Amino acid sequence: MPKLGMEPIRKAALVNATIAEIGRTGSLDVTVSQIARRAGMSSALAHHYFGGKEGMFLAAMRHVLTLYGAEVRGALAVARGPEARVQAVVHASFSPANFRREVIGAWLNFYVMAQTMPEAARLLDVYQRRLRSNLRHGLRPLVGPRAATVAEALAALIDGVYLRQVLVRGKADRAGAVETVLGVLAAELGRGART
Amino acid sequence: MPKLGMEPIRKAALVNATIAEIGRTGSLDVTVSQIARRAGMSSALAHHYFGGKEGMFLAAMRHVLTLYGAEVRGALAVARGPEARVQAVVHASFSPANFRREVIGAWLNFYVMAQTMPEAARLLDVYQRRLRSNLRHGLRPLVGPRAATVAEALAALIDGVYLRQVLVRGKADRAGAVETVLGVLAAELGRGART
DNA sequence: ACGTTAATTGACCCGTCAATCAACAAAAAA
DNA sequence: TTTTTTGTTGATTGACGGGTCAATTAACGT
Repeated sequence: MPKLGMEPIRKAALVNATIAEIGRTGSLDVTVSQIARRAGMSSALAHHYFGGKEGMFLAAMRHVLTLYGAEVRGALAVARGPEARVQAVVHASFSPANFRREVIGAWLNFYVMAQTMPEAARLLDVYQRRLRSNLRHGLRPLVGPRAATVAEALAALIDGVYLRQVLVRGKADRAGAVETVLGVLAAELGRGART
Repeated sequence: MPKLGMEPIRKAALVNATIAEIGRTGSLDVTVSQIARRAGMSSALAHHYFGGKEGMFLAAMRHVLTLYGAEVRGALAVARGPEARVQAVVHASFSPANFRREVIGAWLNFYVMAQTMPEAARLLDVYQRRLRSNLRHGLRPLVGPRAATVAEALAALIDGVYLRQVLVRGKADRAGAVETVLGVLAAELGRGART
């Protein structure tokens, strides 16, 4: 029963289903049919809208990156002062939306994609650049010329803490993640961190 | 022309070929035939020795982990004093052997495996535990009760820096990696880090 | 010599999957 | 009403990949 104006709805459904399936299986070893079935349509329609599996993967990646970007911008908008800006980035990175098992699994596989799909590599590169840039801006007034170095370290730390959650069974540990990163931040700011 | 005592040689060749192929394609999307061809034998023989693809992946993972473990032990053996111990772990983690593109790609995919293969998850867990434990022992005399927390952070940072190399085109940046981690260590030790 | 065992492979089976296509349904336009 | 555009799918195809097996070759022990 074809309704009109289905394209955006179907595309959105497919993108969500793609993320969900990648998260569920923990790998890129998902079939177009699985994704399409979860999104409530035939695999042929998925091909129709995205031209192929790769297109679906990239769309899913763009979507996750867009959500993350929005979350960061939102957090930065209400941050008062440089230190609050850095903390805002950290909190956004580990926000409930980005810290679901599905999404973590998806991220991991984006890195895998980046090894073979140039467009995926480009997208990840944009993410990393933005992350470092955001951190630098907050850090400059705090640590001056060391801002670039510290931003580099914090960015890597965020990714590392994120990666670590892959192995955690059950709910991922948001509070612990934030604490770890902020602990390093505190040390870099020259004050001793709390236990 | 069957020679005797081929088993260990063939197994070793297959393990190396597995790592090489995973590194080359950047994904687990490698066929048994590809691996076997690179190792100079038929795919049937690969199945004969490892029982299947999964067995080959796990063997490759064990091998990488073993090499890494040996490297760490070696570095620790000659380390004088607590701080040197921590630095030894860092240097070993980013040693030339572990920092080749192939191996980095392999590591990334081990995390992917861990999401579906319990044995892979177990192996990675052992690695992470050992890494944290080694760091803690070196850190205890330096930061006392904060050793556990700092070890956690350094371990995550090491993994994050490692992950980051996935996107670097060309040779991975060993010196920069070490510097980033040691910079954070210096900050945690309460001295200001160098630029 | 001779049977036993390790090494080794080509051919094959069975399943799967991405992609295509022809065809149909419904709404919009003419 | 006819035509066009958009939405939709079942069926099909062509390729490929993991795993199995029967059969072959050579070394070894006796």
